[in-house]
Amino acid sequence: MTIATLGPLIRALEHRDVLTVEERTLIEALPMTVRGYRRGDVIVAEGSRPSASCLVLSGFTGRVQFTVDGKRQITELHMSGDFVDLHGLLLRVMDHSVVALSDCEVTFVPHENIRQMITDAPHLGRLLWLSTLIDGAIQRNAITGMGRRSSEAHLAHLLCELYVRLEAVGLAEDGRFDLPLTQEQLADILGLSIVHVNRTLQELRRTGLVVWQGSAVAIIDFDGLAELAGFDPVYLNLFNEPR
Amino acid sequence: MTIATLGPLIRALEHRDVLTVEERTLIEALPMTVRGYRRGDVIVAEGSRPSASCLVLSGFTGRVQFTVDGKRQITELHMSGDFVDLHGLLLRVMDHSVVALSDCEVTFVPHENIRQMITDAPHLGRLLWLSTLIDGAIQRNAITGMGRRSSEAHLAHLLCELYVRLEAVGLAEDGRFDLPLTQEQLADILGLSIVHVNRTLQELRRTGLVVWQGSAVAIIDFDGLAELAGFDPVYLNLFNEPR
DNA sequence: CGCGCAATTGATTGATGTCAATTGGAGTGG
DNA sequence: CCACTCCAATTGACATCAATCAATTGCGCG
Repeated sequence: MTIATLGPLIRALEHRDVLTVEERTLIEALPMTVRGYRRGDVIVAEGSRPSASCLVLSGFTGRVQFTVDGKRQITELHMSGDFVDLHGLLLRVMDHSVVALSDCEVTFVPHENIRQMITDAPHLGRLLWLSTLIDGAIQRNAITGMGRRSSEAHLAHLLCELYVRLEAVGLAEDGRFDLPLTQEQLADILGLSIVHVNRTLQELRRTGLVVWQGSAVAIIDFDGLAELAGFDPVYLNLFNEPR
Repeated sequence: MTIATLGPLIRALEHRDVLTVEERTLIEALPMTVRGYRRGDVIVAEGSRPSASCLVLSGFTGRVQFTVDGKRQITELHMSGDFVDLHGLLLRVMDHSVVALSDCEVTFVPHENIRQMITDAPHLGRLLWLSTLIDGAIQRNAITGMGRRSSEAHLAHLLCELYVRLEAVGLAEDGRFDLPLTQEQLADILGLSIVHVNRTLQELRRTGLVVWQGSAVAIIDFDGLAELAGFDPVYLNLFNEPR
């Protein structure tokens, strides 16, 4: 096993802005507690009051909400480098759970250290704020996908987004990436039934734009898929700019 | 016409935390440019790079996205006291438009002044960050509503949320408030067709939980409506706590 | 009075959910 | 190596929800 570091976070932030040496040092000095989770484990529970924020090192996590009648909705996916639970820092009471969608590694950073860091380096504070704003942008696109896109376009949009995000952190290349999600989890992401996800997946395969076997996804024609999805990556803010 | 002030913002922040006299003074010193809009006007355009953030003083605004085939989705509603477009401060390029859903008054605060203020008072910076996190929580609930709630429960949930938010800023009382939205706008919020919104509305009226004529909404039995909706107001963070 | 927009209605089509099997593959114990 | 089990993927039949199309009604306003 490799030694876990906050490298994924630094890399994620450097996609959006330039970090000074001092800023990188401050991040690297953050105390970490690394923990491994198995698919299905609850990492942060709805209703809890976390005193540390968690960041994904490997694998996939999801924000999960339940309705009173027990239906599950996954409102957002997170991957390596994503500071999933900055919310707890200010929101205090979790309005949703964070769950392991695959086996994954997560690291916790105490709130007090984050507070200290953003006091010492307000620019880093703005970048953390930015990352929660991007969460919001991702969620807006999910809303539009559920409300106004066909199930096929919605699924295609999700694939485009995941590819661009994974490529940015070095987990996708040449259209290929690993997506260890069951169709049940996809259904809870897209707001569809399992059966319908299965059929939508088959339709998408039939277009020839995507090859998907097991957890191995290969986007054959990204531009074609993006056109089908109406995907415009601007909202992911993957451009370097002073913030 | 009354003289516009940033009172609604101060009130909104004070629902979540205590402000010092100095902090209130800093807010009151912010330069404002007030503008009126008519229903349908675009306040901030998708793709633009705003140099000022806008805050709603009266009326309703919405975040709007369009799909490639011209369908419209409203991803979030805003009302008096909501700092709608803090996003532009860090996101730079707008990923959505902000539109007047009713006639409304909006004030603009230049980014440079906001930056200066949160440098002088980091606590205020955290509270603005908080307000964008609450936007995220609202959007998560919208996702769950679209994906996993019945159309009736989804509509009921929206009403509960609007009531609680409006009551917090003094625009609702005894279950009654003014909601000047057309059924077409409601459809674009809920991700449904106009016809289906109309029928869902009728069902909801038939339960007797709500009376709704024109823009006058009266919630007869809030608890009953909240139960139907599966509504839990925690996510709105309307509790005072050091942040 | 008549225009225009929003609300409402009815009929129909299409999309999606539900129910119930069946298939396929990976791991496990004999 | 062969059952056997478990879980995920897939399929078919059917029911239900929601969209679409096309009028019609109702209301505020010039």
